[in-house]
Amino acid sequence: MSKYEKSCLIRGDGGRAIRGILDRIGDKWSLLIVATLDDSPLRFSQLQTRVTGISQRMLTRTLRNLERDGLVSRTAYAEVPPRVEYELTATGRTLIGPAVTLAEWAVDYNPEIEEHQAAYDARPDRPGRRVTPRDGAL
Amino acid sequence: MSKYEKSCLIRGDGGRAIRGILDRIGDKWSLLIVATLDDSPLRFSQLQTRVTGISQRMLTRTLRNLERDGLVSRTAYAEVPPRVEYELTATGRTLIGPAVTLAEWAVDYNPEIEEHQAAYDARPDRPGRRVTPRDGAL
DNA sequence: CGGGATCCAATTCGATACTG
DNA sequence: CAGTATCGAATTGGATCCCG
Repeated sequence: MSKYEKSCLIRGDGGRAIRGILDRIGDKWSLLIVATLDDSPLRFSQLQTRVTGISQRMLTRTLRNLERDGLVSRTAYAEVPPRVEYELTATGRTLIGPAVTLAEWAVDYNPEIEEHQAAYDARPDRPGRRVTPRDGAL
Repeated sequence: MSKYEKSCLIRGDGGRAIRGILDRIGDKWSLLIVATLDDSPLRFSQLQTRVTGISQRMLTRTLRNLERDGLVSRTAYAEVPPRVEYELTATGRTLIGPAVTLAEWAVDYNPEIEEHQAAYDARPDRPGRRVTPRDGAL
């Protein structure tokens, strides 16, 4: 694949492809949930235990979105107490590959990037520097 | 790589790796800019032309973040009128691979996912359905 | 030309309380 | 147990004006 072809693939129709996937899994929890479900199907409460720090509301909302996308299936058993199991669909499992690629990149380059950030923040002449902190500068 | 190893890679230290990269490039414009710069170095105004729909402010902000991360380099030439060129760094170029993988997945599965969304939205018994629209349901 | 400053709208997320 | 309802805080993105 040529460099130009790559760029076109990513930028696609005004970036629709990438935009779509990021709208889908670019949020705080989706990818984490997908990765967690890759081990095995889990119940709601098990998910909440394993995905550290997620609130009940965000777990529900994120699962709904993933279900709507067809990446996760939801099975409710008519029992008392109620039991609901979440599982990756076939499509959902195809996402693991790209996610792993991304995670490997993150693991490989995060140290370097964090160093660069620290160096950048220490520059006294960096653009937009001011006395009072702003937006996401610090 | 085993399924468990993959999951651990993604979920890492409570998902720090994935969280980090998504904080970095999970926003609306970063990946688009990186892909655009993969073709060739570009000036600010050229970028704004090529990255459809981006505002001046967001282009500036996103470029600053990418620069801070060490993914993009900024070179200002002391000319009149001023000229500033942005270019992918070596580290920035390493991001193209994972980004392409993700974009390929998006291209492959977006149709299927959009179909599933439509079917899900048409279900009269979908969870959380109500008379008045809410949050991001529609 | 390449931004910075400011203001505003929309969205995201979390905490809390309540329910079948 | 597995959610839903509601609120408010924080973040994100866009429009506009201004400046060297």
